[in-house]
Amino acid sequence: MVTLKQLAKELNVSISTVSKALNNSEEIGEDTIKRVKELAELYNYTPNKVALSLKQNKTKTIGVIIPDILNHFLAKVLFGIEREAALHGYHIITCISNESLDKEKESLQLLANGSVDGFILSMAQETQVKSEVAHFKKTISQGLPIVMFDRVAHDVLCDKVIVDDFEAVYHATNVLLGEGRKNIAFISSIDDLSVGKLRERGYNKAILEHSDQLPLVLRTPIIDESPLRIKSFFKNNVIDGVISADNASGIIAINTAISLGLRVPEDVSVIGFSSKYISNHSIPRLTSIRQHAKDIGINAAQLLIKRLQTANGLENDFSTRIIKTSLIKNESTL
Amino acid sequence: MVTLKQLAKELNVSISTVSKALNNSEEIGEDTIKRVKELAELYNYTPNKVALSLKQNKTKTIGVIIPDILNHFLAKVLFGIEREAALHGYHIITCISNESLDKEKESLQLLANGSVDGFILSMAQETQVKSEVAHFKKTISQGLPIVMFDRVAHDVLCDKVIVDDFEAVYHATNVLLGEGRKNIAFISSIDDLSVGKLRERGYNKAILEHSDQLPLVLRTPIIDESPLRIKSFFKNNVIDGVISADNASGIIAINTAISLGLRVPEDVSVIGFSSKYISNHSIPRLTSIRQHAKDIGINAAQLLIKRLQTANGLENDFSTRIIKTSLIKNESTL
DNA sequence: GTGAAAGCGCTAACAA
DNA sequence: TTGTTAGCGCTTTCAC
Repeated sequence: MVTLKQLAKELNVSISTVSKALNNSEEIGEDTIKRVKELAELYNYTPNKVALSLKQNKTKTIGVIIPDILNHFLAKVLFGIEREAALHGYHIITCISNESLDKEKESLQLLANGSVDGFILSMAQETQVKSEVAHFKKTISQGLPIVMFDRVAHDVLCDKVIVDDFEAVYHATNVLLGEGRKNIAFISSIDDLSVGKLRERGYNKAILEHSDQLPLVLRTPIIDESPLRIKSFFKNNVIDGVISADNASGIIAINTAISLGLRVPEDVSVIGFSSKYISNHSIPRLTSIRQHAKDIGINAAQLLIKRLQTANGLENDFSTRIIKTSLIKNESTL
Repeated sequence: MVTLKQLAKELNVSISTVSKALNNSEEIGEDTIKRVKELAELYNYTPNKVALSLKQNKTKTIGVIIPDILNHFLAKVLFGIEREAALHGYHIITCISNESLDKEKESLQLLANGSVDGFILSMAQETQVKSEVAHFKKTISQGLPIVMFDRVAHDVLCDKVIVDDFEAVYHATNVLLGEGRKNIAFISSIDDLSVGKLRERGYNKAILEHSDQLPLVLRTPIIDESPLRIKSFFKNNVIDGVISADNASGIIAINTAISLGLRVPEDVSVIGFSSKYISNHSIPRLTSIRQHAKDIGINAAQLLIKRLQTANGLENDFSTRIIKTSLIKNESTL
């Protein structure tokens, strides 16, 4: 990389002159500016980012900590974050906590050494189960703002972007009830997450309020065994409707039902949380609750960047944005 | 953040003493070291990463540029990269080219300003179609090493990690032929990518060598329309075997076949490229070619880190690692 | 209109 | 054993 020093030497001027010239300072003569710029162009000069960061005490970099990059929802949020960040000249450093509290803590600490200006994150499963939030508070108290999305800690003061999980499932369940379904099951692989709990509550509320059946819930933690578990669940229960709380179970439920000779949606309706991409993995295509993952990412990035660029004044003014889901009607419901 | 300066002041010693003490220098007295470390601990001191980077002229950060984060394969490679990088104390800055040449160029240039020590990347579709490689060569000539994976440019001198695409499909096709299949189709949504071409060639070779049928290929660029395209493809052709070149088509092919009343695998066998995760999205589960995406990421990271940490000597010694695929037999083949 | 110098936080050669 | 100093690349204040 070419430096100001080298340009200065070659031009027989001082470093500061070169710097000012490149920044179009009023102080510098027109022809000097021209000469400097030409040489800079020739040598493909770009200011050294690290030096700038040190000088200005900000890196224009956002630390993103997500529990699982293979989760399509989280990947899509990341996509949104990257996009919005790039738009504002920010880069993102990505760390994957792998659902582990320790890895999350470590990433947070490692990046809090001047590498980033702030964080966007979704809590690891272990963190949520253990309700540990001290590391978040510490980071914030060090002056590094955090924006949490999806899996958030309600007792940490920071900006948040969440989804109307409760409402979404409450509504979806009512849709199935409106179809005349009498035995609606709820399948979840994420019952230990905040969002999983909210979704289950939405289901329960709808069932208790508007039907005579009892709640019928299958919690199947490991996605690998899901197909088998779901199969026996179908065999052991009379089911004419399914609400699935996660990305994959909806698809698996449809395929399982079909393989058992049930017709979808005639015999059983299925609604899941899923993206357009995943919805295509079943025939009939899964009617699904879209979380607008990209928008979640965009909003999270907006909140953080806004906070980073506002001198002060936001100190004790934290916002929580709720991204409304949409129920996309495909062929797995009547 | 606490700085050495502040610690030094509080301890009434010089900055360099503090620095040396924290680095366990032999020069410093034991009790001084102890005093310094205690205060550092108390204040939670961590050396400023940016200052270190500037001083040492390396950032311990890897730039990763991938075409699409929503592609499960690429996400998994990223996962592997992050893991291996973290293991060696490296962070990763992720940029998404969105299959665009311009975005790829821009990311490369933006990060080549001292932000990263090197790159790991997979070429954007547009870049492959236009065969543009000047930006890669320029980056390398600036002293920033590149490791390419999966979609690589054969005329760029750098380390590479690829998959035995040709062999994998050649073998898979022969497996179907060995089942006695007489009308094997090849479905691809990535016919313009280097890997897509290799896969198609593997199919062609097997068909031409070991069967009497003609190659039967469906190229369907947009994944959104795939289900419909595949449906009419099935209707308009006699097909008893399918090889799919990408992540999603295999699943869609199975579901389509079933919805048309065909039995899988009795009437039609299907083999696709896919991960364990995606294979679960059909019943019967997709027999699939595993690319070991995580290993690709790990290998790419290893190659780059090795190059970064080897003073010199590797200059003109570039390696290409081929990660062997495995054919995982599930229920969509006999 | 141009240059010298300080300083961001750190390390390391050299002095004391 | 400890301190002084220079320097990584840059911006910016203050002299000239």
